Amino acid sequence: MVVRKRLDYGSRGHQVPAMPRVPSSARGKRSARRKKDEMSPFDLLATVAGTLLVDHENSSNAPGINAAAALTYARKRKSVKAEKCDDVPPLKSMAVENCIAGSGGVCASPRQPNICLAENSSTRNGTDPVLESLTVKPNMLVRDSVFSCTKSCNRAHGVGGIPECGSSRSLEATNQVQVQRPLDGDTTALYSLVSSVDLDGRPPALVSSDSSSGVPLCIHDKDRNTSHLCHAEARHAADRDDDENSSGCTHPCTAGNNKSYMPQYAGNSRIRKMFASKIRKAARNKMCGEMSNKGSKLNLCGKKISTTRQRVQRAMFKRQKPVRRHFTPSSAKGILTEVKLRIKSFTIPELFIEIPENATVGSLKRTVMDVVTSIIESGLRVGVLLQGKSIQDDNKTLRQARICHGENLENIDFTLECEAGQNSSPGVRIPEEMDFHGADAMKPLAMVKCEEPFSEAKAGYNSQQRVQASPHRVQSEHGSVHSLFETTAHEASASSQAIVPVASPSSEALAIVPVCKSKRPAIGQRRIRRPFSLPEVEALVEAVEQLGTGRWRDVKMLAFDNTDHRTYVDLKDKWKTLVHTASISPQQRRGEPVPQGLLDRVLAAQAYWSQQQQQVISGKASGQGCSSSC
DNA sequence: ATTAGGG
DNA sequence: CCCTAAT
Repeated sequence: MVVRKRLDYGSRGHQVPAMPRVPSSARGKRSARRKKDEMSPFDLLATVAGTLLVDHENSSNAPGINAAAALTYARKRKSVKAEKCDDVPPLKSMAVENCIAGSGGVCASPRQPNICLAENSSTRNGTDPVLESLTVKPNMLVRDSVFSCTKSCNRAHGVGGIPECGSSRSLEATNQVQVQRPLDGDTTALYSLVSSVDLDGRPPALVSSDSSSGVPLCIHDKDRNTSHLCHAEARHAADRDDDENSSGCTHPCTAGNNKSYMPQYAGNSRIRKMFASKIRKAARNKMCGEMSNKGSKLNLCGKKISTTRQRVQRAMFKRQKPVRRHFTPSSAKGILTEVKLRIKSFTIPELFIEIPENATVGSLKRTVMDVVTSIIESGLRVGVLLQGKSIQDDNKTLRQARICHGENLENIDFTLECEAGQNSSPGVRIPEEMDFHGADAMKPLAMVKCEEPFSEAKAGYNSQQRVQASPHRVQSEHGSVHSLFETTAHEASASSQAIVPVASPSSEALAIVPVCKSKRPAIGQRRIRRPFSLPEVEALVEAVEQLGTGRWRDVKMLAFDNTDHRTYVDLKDKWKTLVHTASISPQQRRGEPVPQGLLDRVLAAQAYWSQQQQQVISGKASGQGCSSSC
């Protein structure tokens, strides 16, 4: 085995590790990631070449657009752009294109359905080229989020559908977005525009550096997927190189790690694990504000390219002189109105979160964040208020609604409400367990349970106990969002209600709510971080002193036998961090300080046992049995 | 199921 | 803590 390992290293031209310390399972410790990296250039080339060939022969629409196709797309971009400038494609085909791209793997944005829908609705309402360009562009990159979209795709200007951004005010600061719309656009179209602006102010990302390519990009910072989408996507994505950071569709719908929003994958656990992993990673990535199409094979270092893209994007916008035209005399249709996007109210359904008392505030916050994010991502309904009055008729033109130049432009407000499982965005919904009773005006009350297996046994260093809030628990197979009940009728009007605080469940509510009380952790849910207490560390050190490193199961049985939440892997990990902690300066240490004496013991034990292991290995290697060490 | 090690 | 390869 050692020989083989050496051969491996030799073939790579690496040095044989000086210390063959690791006993049995240190063999081929190539991580999958590493392997992938090694393979990917060839893989990539092959794929690109193949796709290019195919693409040349079949230049129509290739449904299974993959990264290579995207490259092709990018390479053709110029001509595409020219095409668009010279010849505005029919709205329908644009929409189709977008949708195809959306399902093809380049863009897995769960937003796509919305976009397609919006396009359909706009189709229904007429074929205003301006409208088209506005709705079709899900990928406007509006850095710093506020923009004044001027009319694009204007042949006379040769802008070719590139939205332009003039303003640089921040949405966070002003909560306003100015949108120029043709006066004839109806409110539905307006909605679609509004919905393309991310709540956090970040716009959907852009796929290529040229926004006119029309290839949408993943909206990556939020995984707004649904199981529908995921399933649909899975078919196309099946042969994709499943990079861990791949596009949204491989990130299942839930935001973060809340099991409540896990899709019900009944399949094998490995798949579930993969999804769970991706969810978590997506959640992490999300926090970094990643917006790039990491699903692309071409994107080998997503983050960098992502930022590069943003830079390119910004530069692009910079380059283009903002054109703000409030009035176009040529045709009535082209008259634009500038709508100030001011969110008057933003309501989120009331939530119940059940969480163990010993969970950290941080985890509570994360949970709330996840839930809220999920709900938001499941769809927002935009309401338009004109002088405080809600405009219900989506088919009215802005002019008919008197949202036009010189009229009510200052008096228009928007409201955002969660869609609450309505058919807002196809495929986006809150988990199956959610059974909304209310009519569409009703907000669901989600009961979210943040639970984890909990048995603080004899180790009992901390005295937390499990929260058993509800005496009305009902077993349920699935995750944790279990049910809803009707909320009180919700005021969607001009009440400038902020985010509804997480409330605690009322008893009658609980009576209705079946809550899962499962001992095993929900798939995809990260365990609550529970730092080792000092007594735990002492117990661990003592056990390792006795048993050595490498017998973690025994260590577990010796010292943590009754502590379910500490697995032997945890113990091993803790030991690892202890060793690390002991080897760094006290100033660099974080967390609850471990007495130096204990750390000294850690180092001593570590040194001792690693020496033992070495001896065992060298004994084996020299074929001397255990004579030396016995 | 365990162990080791990377992230 | 998580994930995974190799036992």
